[in-house]
Amino acid sequence: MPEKTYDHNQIELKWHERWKDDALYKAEENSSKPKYYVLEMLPYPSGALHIGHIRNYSIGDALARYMWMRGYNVLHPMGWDAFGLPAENAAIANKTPPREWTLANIEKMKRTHRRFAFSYDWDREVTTCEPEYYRWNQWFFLRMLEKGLAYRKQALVNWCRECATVLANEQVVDGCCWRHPAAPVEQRALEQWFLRTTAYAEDLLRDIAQLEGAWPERVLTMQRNWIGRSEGAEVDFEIQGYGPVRVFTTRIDTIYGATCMILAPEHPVVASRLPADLQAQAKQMTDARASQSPAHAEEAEKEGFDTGLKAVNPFSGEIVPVWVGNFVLMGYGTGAIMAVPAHDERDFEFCRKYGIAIRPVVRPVDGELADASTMTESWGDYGMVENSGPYSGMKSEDARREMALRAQAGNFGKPAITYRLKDWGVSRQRYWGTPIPVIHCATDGVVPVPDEDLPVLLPKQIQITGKGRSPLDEVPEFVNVMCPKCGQPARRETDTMDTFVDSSWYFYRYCDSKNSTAPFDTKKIDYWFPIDQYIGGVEHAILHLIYSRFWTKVMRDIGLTRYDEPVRKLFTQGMVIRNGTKMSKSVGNVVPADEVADKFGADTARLFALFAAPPERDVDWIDAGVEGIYRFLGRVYRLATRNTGSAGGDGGADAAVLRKAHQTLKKVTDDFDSRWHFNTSIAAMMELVNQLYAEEPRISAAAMRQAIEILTFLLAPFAPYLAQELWEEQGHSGALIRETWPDFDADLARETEAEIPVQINGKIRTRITVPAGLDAVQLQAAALDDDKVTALLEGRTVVKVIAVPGKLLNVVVK
RNA sequence: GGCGGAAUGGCGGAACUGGCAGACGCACCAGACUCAAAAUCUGGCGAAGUUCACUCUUCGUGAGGGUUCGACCCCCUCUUCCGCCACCA
Repeated sequence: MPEKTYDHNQIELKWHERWKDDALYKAEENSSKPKYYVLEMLPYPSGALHIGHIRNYSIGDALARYMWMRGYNVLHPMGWDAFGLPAENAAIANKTPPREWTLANIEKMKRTHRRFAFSYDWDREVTTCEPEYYRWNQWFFLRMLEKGLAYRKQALVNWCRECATVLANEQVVDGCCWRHPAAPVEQRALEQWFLRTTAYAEDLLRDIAQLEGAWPERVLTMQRNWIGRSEGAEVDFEIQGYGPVRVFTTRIDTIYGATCMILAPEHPVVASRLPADLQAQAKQMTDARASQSPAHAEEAEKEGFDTGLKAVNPFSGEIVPVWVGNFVLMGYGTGAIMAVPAHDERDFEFCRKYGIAIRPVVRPVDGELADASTMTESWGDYGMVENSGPYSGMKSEDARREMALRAQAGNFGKPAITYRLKDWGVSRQRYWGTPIPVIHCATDGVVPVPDEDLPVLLPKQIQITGKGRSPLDEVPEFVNVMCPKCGQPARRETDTMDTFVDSSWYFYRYCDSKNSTAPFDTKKIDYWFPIDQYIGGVEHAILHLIYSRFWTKVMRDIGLTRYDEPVRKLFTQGMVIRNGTKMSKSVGNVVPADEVADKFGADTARLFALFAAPPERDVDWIDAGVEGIYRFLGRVYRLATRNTGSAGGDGGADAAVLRKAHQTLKKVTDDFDSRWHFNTSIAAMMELVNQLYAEEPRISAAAMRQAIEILTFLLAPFAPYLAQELWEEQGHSGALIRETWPDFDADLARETEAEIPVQINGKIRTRITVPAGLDAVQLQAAALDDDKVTALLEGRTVVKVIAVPGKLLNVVVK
């Protein structure tokens, strides 16, 4: 009888068809099983499904299947990028209305996904472009508006002339548009909607403690730095003829050393008090900074000019000049600083360049105050405060506290905390995304759309104008509305929301996707949340993963959830690299998932994605390597299909083979339960198969059947189609995934003898074979009894013997 | 500049807690099967030296030092690469 060959297409399509209308492990409501919510965010916002996506799926998918077979009630929906961002990209590329494209895309996804992971059947209706989802995005927005967490203000935004749209900060790469590397991003002042993430800065920072140990330390560090808390004080300097101008400083203890005040070029004082030529100079600085590559910001020469204005130091009463400096940022603190050149590196550089006085006021605890005339650099450490009126002789730490309290008492300042984190600009002038649900009325101002009028949907027919305004502006039936308050003609807001809004709470909606009266039912959330395991690329560390934490806290505060944090454990997987660059649609180096799946099958694609490297590490995609996995699956298939009958070998190798099988089962189980180093799990399976091939004539039919059954289980999380096929070949009819993951048999897995290397002075000289399980004394005795060892020790004095049971033996001789 | 990660054969990687370096796979070489090729199966495969041969010896985990009976693993110094942040007062 000719041997069967592994035909991945036939097998995968067969089970694809059979599983079509059977959600194999759709999560069960009200299950008594322990629950497990595993979710993936896809690695790159880069368009259609590619091999990087497969890698992401493969991890979550294998884990979900494993947990399911371990008896958990598993919820494992699909990551958000697959629906959200590809629509954006395709809409840009194809210039077609996003909604239609997205729906078509979803149809396509459903087909492809079926091949990759049948678990994605869960709630396919949940998509971020669905009208119901818009409704609840808008509902959240209105709640935030009520609580003052959403607001509108004029702000400078990144603008790409080529795209004719505003860009998020993260879409600006080296000062240029991420899609147009040659097009410098411009700054434009536009009315923008913001969400007040800064209101939760303290919360976001504090609750990082809850994530400690369960999230990668790297991600937590990035979030801490991104939030960037600094403790200090605000102080008013009275500008003569203008009024008080507030500065933020972390070193109020050095205030007696402040020899000038420096304003950001965008500071309001500049526009309201300076002559036209100086305003022009300030404008130039702003422009220069806008066009300069952020990568070189620090190397930029410090520039500035004297405004001619004078300010009063509230502590010393000293009158100091007011300057404008290009290194002072309007977006941080108050946009104005007191310059203390003696104790701040940047101030030192600036003041020395422009000949502004330098005055040290802090000395090392056991040292002298520096001499201003000989200083070559600033001294930024804490020490003893000198020449500072009543504060002289205090430690810096004490002076900081005392002076901040003094400022508060005198009503010219206060202790203050500043965050680097900025409010989240959510406005987009785009033709997709959730419309922001407000109406602009000439008499009533900004009027929220009443809840009962939600959702506000995008118009179906949109002309892409490229004119630098939202295309929605050009659609009269969308824009022209009646004011809900006064009934007079009004204009609808045409900004749409950042798609990161969608991704901020989609995982809640997955738990209750058809709810039409609320974003979700809190009781259903209670069962599933927090997410047990979230898997995704590290590039989301300070974007999506901050936004979604923020959103969860807002929902908690409006009573929708009881959780501080949405995700219990986070795993960040490595990127897929090809030809030295990370795979991305914009670079055009993607390996399309469909191609790999067509040629080798989805099982092979997934297995290889996991085999190439441990999941947390970046992996270089080499096409040739896939064939090795394909060969392996073919070997498994042939071995299993030719060993289904009762004919078998003589059984001489049964014990060894069953031992190997159970050791492999233990190894794979351990990998799932701890490290997720699936590359070694798969290698172990290969070893088992290699041994089965080598010993085939000496394995009885029963032992072979047992070994192959174990192998089938081991493959189930990684290669579900093949595993199911083998399950059927073995005479079973049901779904393998519904079987229980087997326990390994410790007795069968135990080695009977061990080969122990014998070292002399740390160098391996020989090996001895001993019964397994000898303790140190027995091992030593066995070694010294060995002929070869005795020969090697001939004529030498044994100083010491180190015996490590089961590992090795080292004889130290003279 | 700050923080974090990494460096092992021709390649991806393994060695889990200080105990046999190179598992497993790719590539390559040889053999079997075949008219032939593909597929498949079997064997070899870090470097240098050595033996007719079974072998054996030395070197070897980015560089240099240290700790230890023993170091890819721990400590110190350095090099290179990658990621994120970066004039944050």
